[in-house]
Amino acid sequence: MEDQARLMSGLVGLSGLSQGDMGDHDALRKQHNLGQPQQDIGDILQQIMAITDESLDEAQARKHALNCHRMKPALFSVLCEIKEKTVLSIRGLQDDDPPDQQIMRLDNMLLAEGVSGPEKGAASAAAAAVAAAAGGSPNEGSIEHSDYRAKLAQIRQIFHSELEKYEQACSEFTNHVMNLLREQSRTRPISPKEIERMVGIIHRKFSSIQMQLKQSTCEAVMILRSRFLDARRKRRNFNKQATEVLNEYFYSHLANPYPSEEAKEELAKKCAITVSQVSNWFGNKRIRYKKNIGKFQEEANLYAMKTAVDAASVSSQASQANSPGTPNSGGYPAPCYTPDGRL
DNA sequence: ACTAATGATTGACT
DNA sequence: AGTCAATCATTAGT
Repeated sequence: MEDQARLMSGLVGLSGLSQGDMGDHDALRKQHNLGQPQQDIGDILQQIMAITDESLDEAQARKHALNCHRMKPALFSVLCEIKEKTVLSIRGLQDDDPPDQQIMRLDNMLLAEGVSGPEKGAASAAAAAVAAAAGGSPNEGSIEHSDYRAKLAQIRQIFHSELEKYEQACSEFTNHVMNLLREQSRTRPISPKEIERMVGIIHRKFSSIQMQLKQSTCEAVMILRSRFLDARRKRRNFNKQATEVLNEYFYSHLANPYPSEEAKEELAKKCAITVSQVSNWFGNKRIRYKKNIGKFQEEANLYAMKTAVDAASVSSQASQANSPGTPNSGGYPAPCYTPDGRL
C-alpha cells in the first residue's frame, strides 16, 4: 500500500496532472518531502503542457516565469541530452563528407588556370605557358594573347563575384538560422552543440553549391583554353637562321639525328624556340627525310658542305687532329637509313 | 586558287 | 618518355 502511494505521488510529480483530481497536493508534498525535485519538474512540465491552452499574453508571462525557474537549466540540459542520444546521433552518423576530394581537384585546377589565387601572377604565368606552347617569338601573337587574358579575366571576375555572393548569402543564412535556433533554445531543447552542427550542415550545403560554380567555371576555362589552343595552329614558320641551325645539326648528325635533351636545349636557345618545338622539328624532319631522301639530297649536300668547310677551318686552325665532336667528320654524310626504314 | 612546305597534334608503339 | 606515322591547319610560293 505504501508503495502504491509513493508511486502515485511519483506519477503526480512527473505528469503533473491536475492538482484537483489527485486530492490535496500540499498534503502530498508534506508527506513526501524527499520527493521535492520531482515535484518541481512536475510543476514545470505541467505548466508547459498547460501553456497551449492559455492566451498569448498569459503564455508569454508563463514562458518568462518558466525561463526563470530554478530547475529550468537542469531540465533543459536533460532534454538536450536525450535528444542528442536519439535523433542527432542517428543523423550525425549519416552525413560524413566524401565529396571533399572533388572540391580539392577543382580548387587546384582553378588555381593552376589562374582563376582563383593571386591576381596577376598566376594568370600571366598560365598565359605565358600557353604562349610558350604556341611557339613563335614572345611578341608575336600578343593580340590573341591579350584576348585570351581578357576572357580569362572575365571568367575570373564572374567567378569571384559569384563566390562572394555565395559566401555572403551563406553567412547571412547561417546567422539567421543561428539566431533563430538561439531564440528557440529558450523554448525548445536546442544545445549549442546542435546549433554548431546545424551551421556545419548549412556550410556543407553551400559549399556543394560553390562546387557547382567551380565546376562550371572550370568548364568555361577549358572551353576558352581549347579554343585558344586551336589558335595555336596559327603557326609562324621559324626564321631562316633557326631553320639553318636545325638543319645544320640534322645533317651533321645524319647517322643518328636524335639530339639529346641537352642538345635540344642548346638548339632551342640558339633558335629562340622551345625544346618541344625542337623535338617537333626533328620528328618532322626525320620522317620527311626518310620518306623522300632524294628530295632532300640537295639540301643534305649543301649542309654537309657547310659542316665540312667549318670542320676544315677548325682543323686548319688547330693545325691537325680530327675533332671527336663531329661524328660525320671528313665526309659527305650519306643517307644512313636502311631499306626497311630504320637508321 | 592551287599546291608544296611546314609546324603542331594525336594515337600507337616500344 | 621518346619516337613514328598520319593528319591537320596554316603559310608561302606560283
